Amino acid sequence: MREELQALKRERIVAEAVRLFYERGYTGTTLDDVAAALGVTKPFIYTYYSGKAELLAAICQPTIELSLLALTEAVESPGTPAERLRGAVGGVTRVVLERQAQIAIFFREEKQLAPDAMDRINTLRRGFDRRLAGLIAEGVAAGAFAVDDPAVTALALGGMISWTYTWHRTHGRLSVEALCDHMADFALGMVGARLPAPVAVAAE
Amino acid sequence: MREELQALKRERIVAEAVRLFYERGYTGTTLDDVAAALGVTKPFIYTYYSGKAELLAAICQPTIELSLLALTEAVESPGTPAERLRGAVGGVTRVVLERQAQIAIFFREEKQLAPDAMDRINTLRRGFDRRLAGLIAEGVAAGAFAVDDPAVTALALGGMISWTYTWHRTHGRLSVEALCDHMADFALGMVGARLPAPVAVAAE
DNA sequence: CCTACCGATCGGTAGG
DNA sequence: CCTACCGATCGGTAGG
Repeated sequence: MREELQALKRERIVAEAVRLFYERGYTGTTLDDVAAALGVTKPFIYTYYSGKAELLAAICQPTIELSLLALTEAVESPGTPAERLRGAVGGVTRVVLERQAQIAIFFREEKQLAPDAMDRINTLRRGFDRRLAGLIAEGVAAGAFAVDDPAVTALALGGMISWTYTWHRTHGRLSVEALCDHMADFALGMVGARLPAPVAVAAE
Repeated sequence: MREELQALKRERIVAEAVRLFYERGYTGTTLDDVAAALGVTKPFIYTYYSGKAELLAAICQPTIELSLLALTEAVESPGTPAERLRGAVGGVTRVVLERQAQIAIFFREEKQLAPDAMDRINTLRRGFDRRLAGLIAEGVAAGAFAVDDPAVTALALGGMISWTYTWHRTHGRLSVEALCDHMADFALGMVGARLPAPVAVAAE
């Protein structure tokens, strides 16, 4: 019970920090602002986080972990390379769009993270790039994709996906699912596997 | 002569600010830092710029203008849609890589710009997206490209290009020209015009 | 082009 | 005695 309350309070603090850091930037937001938005005072935050930088890490790290998780699940699922790439790109795009504010904060405020938090996150990111490059290389080996350089392709693809946080509007004309689909189409085009049937059933 | 000196001093101030803002972030850099790096004191900077935010705008705006210029030149040059798309993607990627620090500063510190500077730059960016979407739509109309939504394709493509500032290393294994070429290949794949001969000479 | 200085505001912590 | 929190204020630094 006490632990549940603690966890709830930590979540509420992070949620309010996300909102304010996203709107005003990290240095443009004071811990007093975050506390005021919660109806408490600043020392309350210090009971749950050691400082402003730890709050930033608590916003960024779980979000990067989710992206890597979405990628890993798709890469390790059964299917052809094209099917798994489609699943991977759609899944990661979905995480980026669901956590748009957290992603924006991470890319904008990367430099403000403590060195150890930065190191942990950079390890996750390298794992992301390696796994995506691995899937692409697998498709090339299977003759399903045609790319010169799987590592560069993975970086370009990762950029295309990440960047959606800058322009997708939640209430715009394009739904999250429609955009995930578009991104998957683009990815298949990039690797030279243009639009195979998502479920490739051989004729009866 | 006096004007040349003034222009030189303004350039030196901006160059040093680029270096420091890139390394330490905008709020992490003081105007005293910039002045010290130049071997002068802070009031010197105020002789040439009205404040820290104007210095930031002087870094960002010309760089976004260069990107738009590179795109416009390629779009308006002669050639097939595929040739012009190749030129556009290569040209814009080249600007991004040549101005890596300025691009990084812009995307990280966007929120710190004065509203009017932000407005001017946003107008340029909308022009960029519109022109790129226009070229893609032209290719679709000519039957050279196959995409559902030229506007979304332009945004995805723009993201893939912009993002290179985060991962390209000037002294890494991939030269600027090689990367520009890769990006152009990816772009043609995305629009469903996979790898046409760059110079399409009909057989003699 | 500098020395000298301001108004304000910040992140973090004391005592109770 | 503790945990959880508040009112007040600290040292240090920012832009100008």
